Amino acid sequence: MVTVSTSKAETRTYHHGDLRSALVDAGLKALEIAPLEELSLRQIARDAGVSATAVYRHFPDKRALLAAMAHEGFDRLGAAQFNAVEQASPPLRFAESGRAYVRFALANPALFRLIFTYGEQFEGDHPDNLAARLLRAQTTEQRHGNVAEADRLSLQAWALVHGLAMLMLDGRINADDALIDRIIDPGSLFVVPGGGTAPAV
Amino acid sequence: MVTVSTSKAETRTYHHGDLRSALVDAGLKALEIAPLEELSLRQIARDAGVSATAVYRHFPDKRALLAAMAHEGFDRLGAAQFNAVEQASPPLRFAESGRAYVRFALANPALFRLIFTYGEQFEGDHPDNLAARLLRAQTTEQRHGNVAEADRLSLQAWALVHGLAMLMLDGRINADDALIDRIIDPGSLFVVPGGGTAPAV
DNA sequence: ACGCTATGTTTACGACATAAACATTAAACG
DNA sequence: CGTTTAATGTTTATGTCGTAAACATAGCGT
Repeated sequence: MVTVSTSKAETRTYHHGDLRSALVDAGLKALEIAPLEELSLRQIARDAGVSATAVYRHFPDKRALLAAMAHEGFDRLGAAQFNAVEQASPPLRFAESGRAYVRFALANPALFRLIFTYGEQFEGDHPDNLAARLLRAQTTEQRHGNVAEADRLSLQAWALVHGLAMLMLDGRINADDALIDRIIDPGSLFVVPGGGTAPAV
Repeated sequence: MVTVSTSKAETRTYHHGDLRSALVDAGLKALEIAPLEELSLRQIARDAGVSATAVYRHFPDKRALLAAMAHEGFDRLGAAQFNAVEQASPPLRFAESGRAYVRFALANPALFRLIFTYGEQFEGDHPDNLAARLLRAQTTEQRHGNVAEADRLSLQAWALVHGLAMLMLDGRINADDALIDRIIDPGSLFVVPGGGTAPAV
């Protein structure tokens, strides 16, 4: 039987070239339209045009593939936050970073869940992306070097936006843009007793 | 063949009596030692001493069984919060309710996740348990009837504790009791610009 | 007493994750 | 260059899963 190769110059090699990233890409693409629990290793392999067991040449099991996808997702989330921080002027950076966080979650629900379900655990110290590190540094400075307080503020802010994102994803509160703004309100949150909003970095 | 019944008076009837709650109970018990994704309908049925397909006489599918379990879990969470609110004196009720929320999540990780993954969606209005309603009413009063502001405070508080619980469950921040207290700190959160902590209900 | 309907069981099917054995090809080494 | 070898694919097989369909039993209203 004559193998009719595709007309394109892309020589259909037995070996794939970079199956590992192809699988991660296929998985991330699938996550855009399907929830996490509907992702099957077999489907991802099919999408990548490869047999199911080929996956095991690159990942010890399904979990590891999901972890690789989560890693990539974490990077994308970090990039979204960094962009938001970069584009905002100092007094609004904290709030903008939070808004970017929640918006990313709403735009990529399944991926956002995956990041926190299968992402690497960062025990001990909390994990950071660039934006978070930047914000904490600026907050520390604004708090006259009170690191403990800046740390607390960072965690409180993280918990707030993470909870907001999760509750919206789970349909507990309306995924409404105006509501996001009302919850992440620099004027109402973290106000120092002396007057003036706190993390005005 | 002679059916050797168990010596106990519990006559092994063909019909179960209350299989529905037995299944929910078995599922909840299983969730105490295994994560959600390891829960199989077949295992739950086995634990209840019944064939797998018997489940379908009481639930249309696995999802519905999980939803019933989530409902029961939601009630337990609400009860835990209510107890905390009841036992705390007014100025600390808000914070104690939050602490109870996070403690419940840490004590029942799989159940807590289930509640928010498979629980009923409450679109439009946010869902409440008794404790939340009570707190919001008191906050409204303390804010001289400013309902919008009380609502915002309630949502902010919910997002904060929910995010804290989730991040701890996912191993992003240490599930440490002292840390919970530091994050849920009435003295640092929601402070009104005029002075004095805000939701001091 | 009898039959209807509740609620169970057995059997069957296709999808899944993964293990084991086998096939192909790219790269290392002569 | 040609040969060996390790990397990277495929095929086949196993046991578990959710669920549909057909069948069995028993409790209840008449």
